[in-house]
Amino acid sequence: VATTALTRGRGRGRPRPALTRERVLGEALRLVDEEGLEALTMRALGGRLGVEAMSLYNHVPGKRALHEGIAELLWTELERSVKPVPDWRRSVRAFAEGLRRLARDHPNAFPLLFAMRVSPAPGLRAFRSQLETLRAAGFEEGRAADILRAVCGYASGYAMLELSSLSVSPTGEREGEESDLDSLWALARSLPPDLPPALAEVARTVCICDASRQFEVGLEALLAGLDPARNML
Amino acid sequence: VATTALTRGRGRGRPRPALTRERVLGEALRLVDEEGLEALTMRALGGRLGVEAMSLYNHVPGKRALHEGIAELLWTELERSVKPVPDWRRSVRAFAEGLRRLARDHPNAFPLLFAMRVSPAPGLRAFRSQLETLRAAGFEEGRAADILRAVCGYASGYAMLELSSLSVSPTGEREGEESDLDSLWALARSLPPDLPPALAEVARTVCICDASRQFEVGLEALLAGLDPARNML
DNA sequence: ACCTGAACACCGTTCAAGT
DNA sequence: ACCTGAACACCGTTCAAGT
Repeated sequence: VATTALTRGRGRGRPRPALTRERVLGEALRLVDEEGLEALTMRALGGRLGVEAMSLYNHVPGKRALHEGIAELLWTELERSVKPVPDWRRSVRAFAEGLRRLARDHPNAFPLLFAMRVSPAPGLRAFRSQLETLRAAGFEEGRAADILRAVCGYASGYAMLELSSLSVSPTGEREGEESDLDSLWALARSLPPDLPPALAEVARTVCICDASRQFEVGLEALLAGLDPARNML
Repeated sequence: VATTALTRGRGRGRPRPALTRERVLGEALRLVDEEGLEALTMRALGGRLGVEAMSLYNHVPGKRALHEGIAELLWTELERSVKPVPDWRRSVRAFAEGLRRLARDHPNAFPLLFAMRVSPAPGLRAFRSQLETLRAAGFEEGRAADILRAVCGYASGYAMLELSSLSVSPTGEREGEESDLDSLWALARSLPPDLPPALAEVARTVCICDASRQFEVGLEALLAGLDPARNML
């Protein structure tokens, strides 16, 4: 099953792109996206790369480093996806929406963002860009950090909540009613059969919602509450 | 190493309390609290209960059920710890603070709350109590759910952020300055050595804060933004 | 320098066997 | 009914060996 021709010296038939840290981490993220976090196994990852599990240790010091590397890829994606704008409200909102988009694009990998004790460089750069916008808007440093932390907490928390328990009825899709029925059905099926009807009703009220609209509702409220222009009464 | 006398028929010298689902789950939570989530192993848990790993399957269908059972214990603790009060602002704030307290009391187990697709009965009861308070305060059902979801997202997200990356300088403790220096030191030591100084500075700005004060800042802003009494301008 | 095979200690889970 | 011992398939990781 092993192919011996790794990097053909010949005419660049490109038999395989040669193993690198980047390729290992990229494939790891893809594996997690497709099969879940617990499917990420040194042996499985090696298999996808056409290599034995032990070869990975030449490019990555261990499984923990694999997790950290994936988190770094996510931060990089966030940094790339949220462009700086001068208006602080729009900037911070874009940051929050970027975090949520990250959670939707990589639901299986998203929890890894919180597994690291401190964010890697791309994450810190994204933070810095927000802090600069806030300072330029006139906030002092401490207040700018307050705002950033609050928004970051709300966005990532809501994203995790959405991944775990909120049934999604997508806004932009056509035939919203159908998918409403679908999520209602899915929720009913996922509840324990012996749950008292009153509690099942609570689950329906809490879980069935337009997740995008709800995200905006909370974010809008948070920003309004943080806005100094609103706080003089 | 095995003791054969499990439940002595004799004079109730109480040789061991007999294995039950409750005892298994309680010990599982204690194990996670003390040694971390990845230390939770059927064999290790059995060892703590003076039993072989396979005996656990008589009371719990598998490891996944162990995780779900722990999450249920946490929801139960939350439900017990937050008492209903008529004022909806105080009620919702108590709920948020209960969530954060849960994260601080069980940092290793807290992420399990999000591992379940839908909350178990004690969680739904806690939700119901909040919804009732909000409805009694005059909010219609959809709006009540909006508020609850927003607060729940903020509180749990901030709690996870706090666990993962915010250095804590506890408010209530005496000698706050000392622990400030400690967390500064710990942060500096945990950053990668080759991190550009400008980014290390960003990390300091973002990570070093009074976590309790910050939690209140964001929560206050969110509640102010959600408050209909504030939104007429 | 990079990849491999074999090995080690450990995991969740099954099952026949004990009492 | 509940607990056990042995077994199975599978982990992460080490290390000597190959090229």
